[in-house]
Amino acid sequence: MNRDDTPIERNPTLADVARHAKVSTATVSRCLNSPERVVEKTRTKVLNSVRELGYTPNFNARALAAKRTNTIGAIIPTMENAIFARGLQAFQEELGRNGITLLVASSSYQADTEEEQIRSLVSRGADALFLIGYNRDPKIYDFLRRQGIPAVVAWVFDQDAVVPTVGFDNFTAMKTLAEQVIAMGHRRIATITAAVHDNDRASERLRGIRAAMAEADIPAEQLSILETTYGIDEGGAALEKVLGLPDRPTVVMCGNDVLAVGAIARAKEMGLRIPDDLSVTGFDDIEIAKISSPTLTTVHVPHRRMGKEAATLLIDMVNDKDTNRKILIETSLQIRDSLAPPRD
Amino acid sequence: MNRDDTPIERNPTLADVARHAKVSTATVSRCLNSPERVVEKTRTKVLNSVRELGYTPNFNARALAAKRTNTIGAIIPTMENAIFARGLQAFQEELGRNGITLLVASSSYQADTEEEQIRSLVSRGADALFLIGYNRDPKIYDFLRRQGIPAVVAWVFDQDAVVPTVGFDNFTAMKTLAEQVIAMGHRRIATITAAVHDNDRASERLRGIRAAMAEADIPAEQLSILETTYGIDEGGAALEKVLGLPDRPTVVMCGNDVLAVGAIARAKEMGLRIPDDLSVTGFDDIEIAKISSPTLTTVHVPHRRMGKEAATLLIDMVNDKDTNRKILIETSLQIRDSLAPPRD
DNA sequence: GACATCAATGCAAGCGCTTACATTTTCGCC
DNA sequence: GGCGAAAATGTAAGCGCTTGCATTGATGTC
Repeated sequence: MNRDDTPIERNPTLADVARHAKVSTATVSRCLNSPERVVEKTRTKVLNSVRELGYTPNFNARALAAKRTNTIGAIIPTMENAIFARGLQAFQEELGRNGITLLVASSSYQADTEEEQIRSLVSRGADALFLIGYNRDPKIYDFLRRQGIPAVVAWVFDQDAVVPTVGFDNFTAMKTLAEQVIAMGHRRIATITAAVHDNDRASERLRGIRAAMAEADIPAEQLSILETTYGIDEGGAALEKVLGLPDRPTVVMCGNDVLAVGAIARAKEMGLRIPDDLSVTGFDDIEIAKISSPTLTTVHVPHRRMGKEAATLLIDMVNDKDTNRKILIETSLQIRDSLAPPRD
Repeated sequence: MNRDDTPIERNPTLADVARHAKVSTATVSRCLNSPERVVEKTRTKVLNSVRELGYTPNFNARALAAKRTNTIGAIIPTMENAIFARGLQAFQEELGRNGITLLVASSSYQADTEEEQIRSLVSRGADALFLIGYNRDPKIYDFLRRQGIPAVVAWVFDQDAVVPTVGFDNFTAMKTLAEQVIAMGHRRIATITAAVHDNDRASERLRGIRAAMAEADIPAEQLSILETTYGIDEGGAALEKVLGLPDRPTVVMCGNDVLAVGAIARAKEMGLRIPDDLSVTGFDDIEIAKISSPTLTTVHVPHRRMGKEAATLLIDMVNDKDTNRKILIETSLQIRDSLAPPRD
């Protein structure tokens, strides 16, 4: 008896239901998992017992016996970034439509944490895995292959990857934006980016800027790179550093919209007019891009579509179909008010 | 053999490790779970075998046998709302420090989905549950009590709840803000809120506005209520409706910052000056409140602290300590530029 | 050296479910 | 009504782990 006199009831088990319905446990199990294999009359009898006893199957026992969990695991770098949340939400919705449960873990951008979580999800019986970014220890892909666990990588597109990828071409997307920036006359460029190391999205985007500059014969030294962590305030802080640079850049290309909006806000606080005194660009095209004043020039990424496509693909893989598709998600430029030709 | 000639290796089991280290499975298990109970020499031998075979315990088998999973489940209304994400992140960090894993599910604000997920998390063996908002079918609290699963409710503070709550007083917080609004001279008020039904945070906030109005002898008809879903665009759409109202309100009090920022943006698009032509307030004080122009008057809520406190409390409960604490998180007014006296 | 004591380890019974295989029931057909 | 095939149900062996209890081994005491 616990404090308030209600005994903590033991959870009813399959055996309890079987006893109550006067059938074998096998029949109860079949009623739940392949109802068509048991005759109508028995089925209703069993389901009544299930209801009456308030039976819920023990997931762990089921997973142990069946070696299938109808669960897919996802590991995202952080939950605090709306971008991942949105893609993941779409991913989950699609899974839900197929009766699959999503297990989410967040790695805080730590490679070793991520590896731990991959093992943890596998040991929890995830049937498949959803990962962000391709760049990780090859041992991990080996491990997954040996375990027979399908995995999909999103947010990047890589024709040569050893697992299917569903994503966009970070390099080309950013390069296209950079070309636009350069075409407007900018020569001194700063970029505020997430740490490039271990982050293929960030490093590809940076490479895109460099490539555009090289093609326009702008010396590489004209590019200032500021690494920072994710956040509005972090974008602001990085912007202050930009302003302190000798030979101040005329444009700041940010690795994502959040950094960009933070940069714009701080610049305005410091008395600069955007885009007259300084142009700013983002990446992702989330809602605040339109809210920001001035509105933000950025690269539009269809995150929800990406999440949904990844789900479809992964479900197919679990069912053994069509196992090495790669899906390219198209991005597009969103030219808005935060970008203009340099004044000087 | 699969496609590339690598056999899909069976995962090594406890028994494999035991065989390899020439000890019993019990010893291996103890090495992993209570290392102090096995002598140094054996322990290193076993751990070497573990490493050599690349053994990872099967979580489901462990849960089945041990009836404890070191896992806590959380159900949030949506992942797309940064507010929940942030509180949850702090919650998770605290759990992580205590070696506990977090399982997250999102209910899309659907009561029945939530109930399903509660059962699912319990059947997965969650040792405890973290929930948002107190208002739900009492049967659920019964169910949890009978199962002996501790639960904590966050985002609300309720002295009389049957489970511990960690949160703030939504009613008083909004009432205080409304008093401020009224003190500035506003009489015709509109509120843009999430659907009030089944959502105690939203309904308490609404009640706060009503109470402040009543105390100031403003007739209840002076309050226009617009329900909408979460999102910047949704806030904008709701604002358009506000402007269409006969006897247009002089202030729009929004249920959260996201709606507020959306409303401000749309209002500006439509040629209104904020706060001269219309005042707007929010709730939560997330980063965009400071970014918005004009900056947003809102209620500051320390989400991270709330998440952390909830984690601490829940961990104590799992360990049987101090089982019915309620924790009040203090909020504070953030008066910024989007609120001013009405012009007319 | 025998013996008691306690630490270290092993044995084996489950945990709650699924499923291959065995058995029983049902049903169509002659 | 009896037969055989097919459908329905039952039997029981695990799935991989933990843990109470039994056994063995080490240590100290007289």
